[in-house]
Amino acid sequence: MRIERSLSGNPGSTGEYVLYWALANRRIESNRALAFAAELANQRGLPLLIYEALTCSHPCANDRFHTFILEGVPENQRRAEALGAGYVFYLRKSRRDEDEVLYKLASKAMAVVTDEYPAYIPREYNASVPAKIGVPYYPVDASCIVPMDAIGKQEYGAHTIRPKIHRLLDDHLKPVPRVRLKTKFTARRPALHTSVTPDNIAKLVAASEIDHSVPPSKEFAGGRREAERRLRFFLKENLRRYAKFSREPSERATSQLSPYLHFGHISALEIALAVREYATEHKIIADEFLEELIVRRELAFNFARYGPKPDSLDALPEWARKTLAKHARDERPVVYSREQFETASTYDPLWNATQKELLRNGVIHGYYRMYWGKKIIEWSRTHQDALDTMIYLHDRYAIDGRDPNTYTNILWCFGLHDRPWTERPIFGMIRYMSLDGMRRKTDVDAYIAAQEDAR
DNA sequence: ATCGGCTCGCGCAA
DNA sequence: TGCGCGAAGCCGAT
Repeated sequence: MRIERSLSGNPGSTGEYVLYWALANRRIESNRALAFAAELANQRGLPLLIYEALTCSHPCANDRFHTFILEGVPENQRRAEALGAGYVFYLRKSRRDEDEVLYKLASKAMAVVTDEYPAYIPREYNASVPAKIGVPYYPVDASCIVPMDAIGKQEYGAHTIRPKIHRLLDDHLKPVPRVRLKTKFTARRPALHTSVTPDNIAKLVAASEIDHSVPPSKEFAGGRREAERRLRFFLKENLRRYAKFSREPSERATSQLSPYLHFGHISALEIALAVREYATEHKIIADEFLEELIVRRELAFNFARYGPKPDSLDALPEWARKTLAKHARDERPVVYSREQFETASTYDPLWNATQKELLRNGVIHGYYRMYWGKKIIEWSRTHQDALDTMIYLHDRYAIDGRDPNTYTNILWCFGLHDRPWTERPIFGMIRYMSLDGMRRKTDVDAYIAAQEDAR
C-alpha cells in the first residue's frame, strides 16, 4: 500500500503511536484505512492505537443510532486488542463536551489516519480537523471497492461509471492483507475511555444527552457479529433468489446489510468477495446483486465525492433542474405536513406501510424507498420542501441514512442518474411512479399486511 | 399481456 | 455528426 496524500505536515516527526480514528468504518477486519495505519506504524516501529468515538452533539443523535453503534463496540475492542493494537472508545455523553479526546490522542501521535467519507459529519471533520491538529492527517478510502480516487471525476450515470469500475475491478477486488503489528501497544490505556459491555449499553444510552424519542430498531442490532450472521444467512437463503425477487419486497430477498455498511461494521469488499466465492461454488449467477453492491453503491460515493453537494437540488443535472423549475408552481391537489408524513398518516396504505417500516426498523426496502420519495414530491408544496422532508426523515430514522447511498437515492427521485420521461404536472419530465404500478409489479397487500403484523 | 412513445445527453464510432 | 441507450415507468393502443 502506498503512503500518499499528506494533508498537513510529513510523517517522520516524533510520536508515541500511529492513531487510526475509525470515523466511518467501525471495524477491524477488511479495512484499508486501518491497514494503511498499521503499515505506517510498522514502518516507523511504532504501535497502533485505534480510536472510536460517539458524540451527542451530532444533530440527529438518538437512542436508535447510539444503540446500534454501541452494540458494535465490545467486538471491535476485542478484535483490536487481539491484534496487539490499543483501543479507546469514548462516549461524549453531554452535548457541551468538547471533542478533546481526539485532540489529546492526536497530540501524542506520529500521524492520524482516518476514513475518507464524502457525506454528513465525517466529511466536515475531514475538512476541519487537519488544521486543528499538529500532526499529519491521512483520510483513506476504506468504503469503496474501487477507490473514489481511481475514478477521479463526477460520473453522469451508472452506464458511464460501469465500464470504468469493471476495468479496475480486478486490481481492487481482493482481500485486504491481514494486519500484523510488529510493535504491540503496551502503554496504559488513556484515561478517557468508556467501557462498553452488552449489559451497560441501555444505561449508557439513557444517560446520554440525546433525543430519546426514537427507539432502537426492532429489526437491526448493531455490530460485526450481527453483520456476519446476516451475510451468512443471505448467502445461504437469498442470494439465489435475489435476481428474481429483489424488487418484490414481500419476498424479503435482499441482503439487509445496508445498516452495517453504513456504520462500517462490514465492508462492501468482503461482502463482494464472499458473494463471488459462494456463487462460484454453488453455480449461482450473482451479477444482479454485485451490480447493486458495487456499481450503484460506488456511483453514489462518486456523486457525493465529486458532485457539488450530496444533499442539494443544485446538484441535479441541468435537464432536471430546468424541468423542476418549470413545474415549481404547479398546483398540488394533495399536500401533507411534515407531521402527517412522519406519523404515516397519508391516504395511501402502501406509502404509510413504507413509512412504518422506516419508523419501526430504520430502513425501507430499496424498491419501495423510491416510491416513498416520489410520493413525497407529489404531496409537498415545493420540490425543496419534499427534499427537506426526505432528508429529515432519513437523517432521523434510517440506520442506513446520512450515507452517500441514501442521499443519492433521494436525489434519484428528482432525476439524478436517470433520464427524462413524459412531461406531467409537478414532476415535469422526472420519472413518475404510481400505486397502480406498484400493484402491478409487486404484492402490495402482502407487504402492507407484514408491516401491520410487525407492530 | 405486450408494445411503442415519451425525452435528454453522454460517449463512442466514424 | 450520428447513433445507441440508459437506476428501479406510465399510458394508451392493440
